[in-house]
Amino acid sequence: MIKIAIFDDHQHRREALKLLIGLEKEMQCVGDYENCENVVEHLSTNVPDVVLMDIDMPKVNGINGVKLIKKNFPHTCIIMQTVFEDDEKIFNSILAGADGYMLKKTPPEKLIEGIYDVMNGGAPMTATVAKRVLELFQKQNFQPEEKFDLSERELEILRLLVKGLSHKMIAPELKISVYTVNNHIKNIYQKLHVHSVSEAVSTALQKRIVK
Amino acid sequence: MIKIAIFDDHQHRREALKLLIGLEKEMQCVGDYENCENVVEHLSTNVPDVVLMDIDMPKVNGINGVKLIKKNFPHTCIIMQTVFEDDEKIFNSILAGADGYMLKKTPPEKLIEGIYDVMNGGAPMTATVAKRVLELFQKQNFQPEEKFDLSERELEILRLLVKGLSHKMIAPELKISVYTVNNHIKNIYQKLHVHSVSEAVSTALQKRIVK
DNA sequence: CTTACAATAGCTAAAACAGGCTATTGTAAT
DNA sequence: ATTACAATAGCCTGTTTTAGCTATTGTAAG
Repeated sequence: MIKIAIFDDHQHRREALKLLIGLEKEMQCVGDYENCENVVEHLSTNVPDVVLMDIDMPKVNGINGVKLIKKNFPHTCIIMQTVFEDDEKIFNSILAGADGYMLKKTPPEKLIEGIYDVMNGGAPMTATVAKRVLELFQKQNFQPEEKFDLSERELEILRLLVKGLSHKMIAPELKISVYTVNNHIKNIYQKLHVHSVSEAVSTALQKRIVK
Repeated sequence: MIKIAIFDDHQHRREALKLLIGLEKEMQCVGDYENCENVVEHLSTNVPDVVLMDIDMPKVNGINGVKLIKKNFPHTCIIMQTVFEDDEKIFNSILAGADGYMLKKTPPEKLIEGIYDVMNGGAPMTATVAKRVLELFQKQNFQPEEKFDLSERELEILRLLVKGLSHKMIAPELKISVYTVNNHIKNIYQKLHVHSVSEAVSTALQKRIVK
């Protein structure tokens, strides 16, 4: 029996969801609430397996609700529900620990399917939401194919600079004189179009030249 | 009419997919290939709207296939197909520009649904794959709640350091003396447990103290 | 009204760095 | 064999940065 709790500020929708869940033999609704005030107390008497969480609720919104639930009941799965696909909300929901994200216009049978999905360790997502996630992901990991043409030695030194080593510390590390280190660093500056270690480190990290 | 091309090294599966697509009135198969050699030539005569792409194929694999297709036919949507959910492959597929990711065991009607989804700008994903994506995303954006307790002024200066400004350049920027700048920087060093601008920049970026 | 503490501001000496030089080595093209 | 070029290696000097001081301001607690 899958125990489900509902959070939504519209009573009408709560009733509809309860009805829908009631139709499933394997599911039961163990609570419905109009916002996330006192979430933890509400849920602790009968911890649900799945929470259907509206994002836009007064007082404590759904995203904070997710944080609270995940902190106190880490095994409870949470499916976010919202009217629009909004990058900001999707992003924050995922970071808060949401396990699924479905638009409210999703047909009832899909929602039920989604509940079974989370119970099986999946993350049901409306395709348009998933698209946003992929785009965010791509954007975050995009690396401009900029060719800085650093030599192997220069890369090695750049990595040490990023680790926080000074000229003086790098020299013994690579068993060369600080003069040579200095020279490599100068060449790095030219290639990265910078004029200091800190700029080089900043560029190296931001352009993902080193991790 | 949705034009679909199939890439899969198993003839049996290609035939099955062709049959499936043939059953849909709105879809037609415009080509099926056992690997991604000469993808561009193959597709250029009759550019498909959707590509069903097996990941594991000999010679040119699916991920490189995606890159080639996206480069040459950016409007063609690609749904990846694979037997296992494997983080590495999911990650690389997304970066290559895949628009969907469905396990091969997905029932036929779901696959057809997925094709309609991509055509509508969505990203159909098997729930277990979506779960992996969410987890990757969370991991990447996780920020250790480390409290460095930098003052507003210190944060301001740290941001300028990350932008590559030196002590000397920061002073006029904030209309204070370089002595003061130096002092703030010293305090930043203490709080971040570092001893140079470059280390501070490195820490600031890696611990996401500034973006 | 003190007291305590953090943020802000300033000075100086010693250490580290940036940038202008030259030299050697290896490799590829003429 | 010669030339060209890039990577590597080294040296020197003027400037910047680091870190050890002190001082002022604002604010919260006793």
